Amino acid sequence: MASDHTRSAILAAAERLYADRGFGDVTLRDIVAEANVNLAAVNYHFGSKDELIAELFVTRSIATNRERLRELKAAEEEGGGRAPIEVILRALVGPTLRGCLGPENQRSTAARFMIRASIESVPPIRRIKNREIDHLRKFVGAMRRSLPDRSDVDIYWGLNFALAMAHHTIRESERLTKLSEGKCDLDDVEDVVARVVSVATMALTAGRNEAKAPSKVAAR
Amino acid sequence: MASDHTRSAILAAAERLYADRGFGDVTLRDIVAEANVNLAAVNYHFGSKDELIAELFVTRSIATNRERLRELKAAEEEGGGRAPIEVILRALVGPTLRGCLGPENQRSTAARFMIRASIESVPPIRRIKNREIDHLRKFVGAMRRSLPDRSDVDIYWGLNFALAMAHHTIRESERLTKLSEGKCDLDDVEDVVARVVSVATMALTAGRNEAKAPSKVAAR
DNA sequence: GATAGTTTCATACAACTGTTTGAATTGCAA
DNA sequence: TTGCAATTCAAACAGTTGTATGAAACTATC
Repeated sequence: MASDHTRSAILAAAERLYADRGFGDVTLRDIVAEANVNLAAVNYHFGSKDELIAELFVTRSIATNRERLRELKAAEEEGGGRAPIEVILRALVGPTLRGCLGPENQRSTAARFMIRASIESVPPIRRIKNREIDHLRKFVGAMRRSLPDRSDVDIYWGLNFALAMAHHTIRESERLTKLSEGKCDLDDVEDVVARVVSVATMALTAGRNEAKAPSKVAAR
Repeated sequence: MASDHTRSAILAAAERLYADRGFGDVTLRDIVAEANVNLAAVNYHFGSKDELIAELFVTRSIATNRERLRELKAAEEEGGGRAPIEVILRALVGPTLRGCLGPENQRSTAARFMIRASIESVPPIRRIKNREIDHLRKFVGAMRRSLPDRSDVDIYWGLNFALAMAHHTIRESERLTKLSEGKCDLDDVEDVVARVVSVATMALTAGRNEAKAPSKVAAR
């Protein structure tokens, strides 16, 4: 393998720069300077700039997805094939939130990179996210088994809202801190996870009146 | 005023192109070609490309915010200074959802532009969004008056989750449609509004046990 | 120690970007 | 009409970008 020193130096430098300054204004020349390698090395090792970004993002999101599925599988095995909905939701949003939130000063490069990725959404990353549907279907299956009386539509909406709360909280964590003047503690990740799971659980288990015809409840 | 034909032609062309192809790959030359005006006209009338984008976004978001406040004010007046939380939330997320969702074939350029803006989040737009906090504070105030027993923290989280569900549903509407194989009808905007409002209301009114220490409920 | 394959390097390329310039044109007021 | 300001225009500018090239340096195998 001839020591992939150059390759991994590029990956590390790129992740660091993207995490710090976003995808918008980091050029290949910035990356190779940070990594102390030659400009042509990026195209030699990765083919193109987009493929470098894709590799960075794939690596991180595979790790998150693996953790998600590990938690999901453990929960379903413990429940004999049927896990409580709270635990399923926790497996869905927990790894993502834990990977991105937490005390800022001790936030890893990977975490800050993933926050950027969720904010800026550059083409190569969007392409990868679009392939994530099969992964989500596994959670749909588990949710169906957990709530056999719920309609598919309600399941999908519940999943959508759970992801919404998790991702939006990550994306807009700064704004929430500012709006709440620090009263919302985003460093207490487990509290954030609990809040998201709690609300998503309510969304999925509330009386069928509200869920099937919510306009009855929420309309003026 | 010397007929601002050129100015508005640029605005219209830019909004159309951004709506169709995103901010990433639309150049000033694309815009002036579409508008049939000279390249220098953009800088003459707007100062810079970023200021053009900012003007487009400001125009649209002022319209949304005005509608939001109109609904909020009407609700509070009808309730003698205290509006039901469902109605406040409806005023918060309704205009945004109505402005972006709905049958695709009859979706306005403005709607598609705002979807792009919520997906790509380019610097000039992000700068404007950051000034939106004062606007949100008005909703925080109304929510406090509506739920005087709720802690500020719970109010902020409720607001955050309501916006999360609305914006994420807009951003990822395509993915939700694909995941649910069309079972989630995103063209039925009022149903989407009702669902978001319903869940956000639950988040804000659920027993204080769950809200203040949700881990009691959602933890394993 | 010659050879073949891999990796590094300096450099050039080609294209595109937003912006500026200064002259030409237009529209309006005196 | 004349004069003046606002607007339009073609052209160039200055800089940056990702990528390609072909020679040099290195590494491991025989």
